[in-house]
Amino acid sequence: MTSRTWRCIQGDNHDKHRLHGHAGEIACAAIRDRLLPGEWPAGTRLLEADLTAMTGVSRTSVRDALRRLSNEGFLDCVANAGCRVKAFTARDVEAAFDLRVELEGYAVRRAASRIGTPAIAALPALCDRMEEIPADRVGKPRRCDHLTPLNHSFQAIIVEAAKNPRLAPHLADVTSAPVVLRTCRSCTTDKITRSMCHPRERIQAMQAGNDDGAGAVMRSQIHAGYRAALRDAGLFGTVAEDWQD
Amino acid sequence: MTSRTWRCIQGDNHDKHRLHGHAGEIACAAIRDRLLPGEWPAGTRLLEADLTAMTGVSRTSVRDALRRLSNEGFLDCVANAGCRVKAFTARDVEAAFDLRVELEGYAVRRAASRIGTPAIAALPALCDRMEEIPADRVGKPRRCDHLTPLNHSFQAIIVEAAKNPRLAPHLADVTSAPVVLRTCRSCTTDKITRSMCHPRERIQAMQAGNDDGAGAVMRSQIHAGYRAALRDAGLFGTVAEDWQD
DNA sequence: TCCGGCAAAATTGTGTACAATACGGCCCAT
DNA sequence: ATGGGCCGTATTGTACACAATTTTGCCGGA
Repeated sequence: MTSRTWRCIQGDNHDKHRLHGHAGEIACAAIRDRLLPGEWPAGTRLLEADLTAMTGVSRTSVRDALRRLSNEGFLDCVANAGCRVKAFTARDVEAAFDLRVELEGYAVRRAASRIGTPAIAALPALCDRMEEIPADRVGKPRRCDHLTPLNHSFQAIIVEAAKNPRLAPHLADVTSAPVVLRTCRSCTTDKITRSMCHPRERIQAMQAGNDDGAGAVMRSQIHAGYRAALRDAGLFGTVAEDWQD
Repeated sequence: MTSRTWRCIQGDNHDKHRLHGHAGEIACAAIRDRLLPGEWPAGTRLLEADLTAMTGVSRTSVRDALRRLSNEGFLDCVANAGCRVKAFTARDVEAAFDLRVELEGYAVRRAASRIGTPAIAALPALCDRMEEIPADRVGKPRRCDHLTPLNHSFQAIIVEAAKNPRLAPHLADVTSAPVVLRTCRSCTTDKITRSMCHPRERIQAMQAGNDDGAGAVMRSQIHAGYRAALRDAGLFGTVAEDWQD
């Protein structure tokens, strides 16, 4: 998992919109690239000195990076006690998916009555390109690499159409790599992405202009994708509905 | 607006669960105490040197504080260009309220079928204490000071009962001071809090055990509170429903 | 053996000096 | 007069040294 891939999944990089410059970014990316594939088990304490040696930048920048990664949800940091790799329980992942259902449902519901003609026209083209991607083959990662950005564009159009400027950060948090990737490491994001797709139905629901209908479609899709992802990851014998208590 | 008040609104302080120690906190609190009452107009650039002089701590800690305040939503920071006081548009506030409706509705809906007997027993007591608070008087802030923590406890019980560990941060973001306080500065939080309250109905809805019912009650309450808050703040001639396009 | 305190080591927090970058004014050429 | 490039200043970014804190290991006494 490279830094490039991360940015592809996480969305457009707003690198320049954050405090601090180059070195902090480098350290951040370097540490993240080790975090994502799970090179450090959950709970591992990260020493600033080690990270300094590893990244080559000064401890100041390393600390900067640690704080960012903490905000991104990768780390648990406590004052005077350093940072540890965050441990995600099955419950955390489920909670994130559950919130995602709410937020994406909300997004589609709002988008359905607000999306403009040019935006809705762009969606079928994206579907075409998604469906053009060849079926399963031995080199699986290639398919994920192709599908993910398209699906991301699809999502971005819907979120944009929802016309709620605060929505995107919340969605990013709940679809973030710490939750999704670290849990489903083995299965890559391929299956999740694929099962989340089914974009034609969403378009139809939005074109119908029925808010609740569009939301319902989205909800059922996300739930289905959620169940598939958990099943593929081998996390649970049973699935989504069973965690409700 | 003191730092104490902020913490009371923002919830229990998780000071110790963040990176860095004392000085950063001091600077953070000092700057926040000037941000909240609006001493710096939106768009004002904050020079690290000035803040160092103001707070008495070193620039390192000031930078630490700036990053936190940026994460809390008070500032817009760009690399090599410093931090500016974030400007909130009416649309931002509306968007936050709209998301809040979703999230609190979700919270109550989930809490309705999961809340335990001890938790639900604590709610009427909180209502009693809220209603015991004397009616309007000249010293308005006193009433707000008394009501806010109670209402916060009420909310906390519901969020806790929702049993979604990722919910709280999202709610905190969307009810955060930058959005709510800075906009409704003149009216204090009193009116918002009061109009958000009506806790008895929520309890009844939850006791009935009907998920959708409880959610509906919450939604209508929040919408009512939203409209009242905007009206009181004098932000709009018209209200909530009108921003839907 | 076990517990508490003490001291040394390891680690994080803070302050300061220096480097890199961005901003603004000035001069000069056209 | 105006536009572009240059240089000085202001401001942020980085590194490092020192201080404070926590952790660890040890020792002595009960």
